[in-house]
Amino acid sequence: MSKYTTGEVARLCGVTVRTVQYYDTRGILTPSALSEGGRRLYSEDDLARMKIICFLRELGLPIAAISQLLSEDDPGSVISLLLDQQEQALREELDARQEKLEKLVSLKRELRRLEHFSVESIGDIAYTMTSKQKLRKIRATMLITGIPVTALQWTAIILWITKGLWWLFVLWAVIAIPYGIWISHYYFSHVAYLCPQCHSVFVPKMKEAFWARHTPSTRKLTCTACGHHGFCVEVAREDSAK
Amino acid sequence: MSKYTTGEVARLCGVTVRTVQYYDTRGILTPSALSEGGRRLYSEDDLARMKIICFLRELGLPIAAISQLLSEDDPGSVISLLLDQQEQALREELDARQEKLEKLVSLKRELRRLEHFSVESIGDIAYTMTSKQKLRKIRATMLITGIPVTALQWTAIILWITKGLWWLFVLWAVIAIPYGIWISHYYFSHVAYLCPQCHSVFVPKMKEAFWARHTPSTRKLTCTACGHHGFCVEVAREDSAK
DNA sequence: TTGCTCCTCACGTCACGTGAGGTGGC
DNA sequence: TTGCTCCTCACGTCACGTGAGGTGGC
Repeated sequence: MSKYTTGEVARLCGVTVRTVQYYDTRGILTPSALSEGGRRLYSEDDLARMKIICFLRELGLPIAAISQLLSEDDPGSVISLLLDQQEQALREELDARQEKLEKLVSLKRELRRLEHFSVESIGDIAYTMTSKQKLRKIRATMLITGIPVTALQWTAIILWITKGLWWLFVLWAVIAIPYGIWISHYYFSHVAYLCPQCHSVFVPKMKEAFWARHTPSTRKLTCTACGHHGFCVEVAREDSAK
Repeated sequence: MSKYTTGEVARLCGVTVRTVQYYDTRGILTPSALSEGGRRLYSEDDLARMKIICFLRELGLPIAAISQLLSEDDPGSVISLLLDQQEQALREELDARQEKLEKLVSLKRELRRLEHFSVESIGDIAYTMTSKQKLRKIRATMLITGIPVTALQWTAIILWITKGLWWLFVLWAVIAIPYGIWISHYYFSHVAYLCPQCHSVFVPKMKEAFWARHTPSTRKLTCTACGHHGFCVEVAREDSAK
C-alpha cells in the first residue's frame, strides 16, 4: 500500500499543504499513519476521502457539513437535506450578487452622466435609486386614475365633432378641472426635490413647482435650503406614508 | 443642529448598533461630538456620510475602499477605478456561484439515479463529472475521423446500386477495416472503467471491452480489482496524455 | 426608581494564509 | 552537506455578532 506525504496529497487534490494540515486539525481527514519523525502519511483510502472532501468543498459545503456527512452511517438521509440547503444558499447568494451588481452598474451609469461630482453625489444617487420604486408607484396611481378622464375627453371630442353632441364635453370639463387640481395636489404632496448644490431634499412651494420647467425626472426650482436655482432631481417624499 | 444617538443612526440606516460603533473604530465614521457621559452624538452630516457608507457597502465595497474614497480630495479619479474593480469581482463571484450550483445540481441528479448509495458514490460521481469533458474530446476525435470513412461508405453504396460501380465499395472496405481497428484501439486506450462495487478505476482487457454489452456511458465488465461483474461507468483514463 | 440604551472589553465566526523557527528525509 | 519538504505555534484575514459587566439618560 503506497503512502502519500502531505505535499503529494495537496498536489493530487489541487490544494495547499496548509489545507491538508488544516483538515487534520478539523478531524475531517486524519492520516492513517505517522512517520517516525512525526510526518503525516496518507493511504490510498485517505486520498480518496480527500478527493471527496475537496469535491464537496467545491460545491461550497462548509466543513462541519462535510464532517457530518462522512461520519454518518447512512449518508443517504442526510445528504439530500444538506445538498438542498446548499442549493438554496447558493441561489440566495447568486441573487444577492446579482442585485449588488445591478446597483453598481446603475451607480456607474449615473456617475458617467455627471461631468463633475463629489462624494455627496453618491449619496444623491443612492437616494434617487431607492426612491425610484416609490416614485414609480406614485406615477402609476396618477396614470390609472387619469385613464377614465382621458377616455371621457376623447369620447366627448369625437362625439362633438361627428354628432354635434356638446354637453358631454361640458361634463368632461366639469369633471376634469377638479380632477386636475386633485391630481396636482396628490403629486406634489408625494414628491420632493434633491438640490444638486447642497444635496439636501426640500419641498418647494406648490405654485412654483406647478409652473416650473421640467423634464421627466427633474424640475427647475429654488432650493429652500441654500437658495440655489436650477434643475433639481425629483424623488419620493420620505414621509409620503402620512 | 439636531443630534442622533448611535441607535438612531443605526435605525435610520438599517444596520445594527454594533455596526455603527464598528465604523467608528475603523475611523470611517467618527461622531462629530460626544456627550458628557461619553456617548456618541452624530450630526446631520454624519448621518448623510453614514448613508453613503451603507450604500457603498450594499455594493460590496470593502471598508478599506470606502475609507479611501471618503478621504480622497478628488474622488472622481479613484471612484471609477474602485467601482470597476468591484464590478469585475462581483462578476467573478457570480460565475463561481453559478459553477458551484451547476455542479451541485448535477450531483443531485446523479444521486437520484442511484437507489442505494454510500459516501464513495460521491467520489465516483465527482470522478465521472470531471472526466466528462475529456471523454467528450475523445468521442469528438472519433466522430471527426469517422466522417470521411462514413461518407465514402455511403457514396460507394449509392454508386454500386445506381451505377453498378463495385470497386469503390472494395476501396471503402480496404480503408474501413484498418480504420476500425485503429479507432477501437484509440478508444480503449483512452478510457477506463469505474467499478460500482469497489469504486476503483480499472482498465479492462481490450478483447473483453470490445465485445461487452454497453450503453452510451457504461459497459458490462469484470473489475480487475474486486472481480465484480456488471455495468461499469466509462471514464477518461487519467494518463491519457501519455 | 425603572427600563431602555449605550459603553467598552474580549472573544467568536470561517477556512484557511502567512511568517517564524525548527527539523526530517533524500 | 545541501536543498527541499514538512512540522508546530501564533497571529492575521473580514465585517461584524455575541455575551459580560457596567453605566448614562429620560
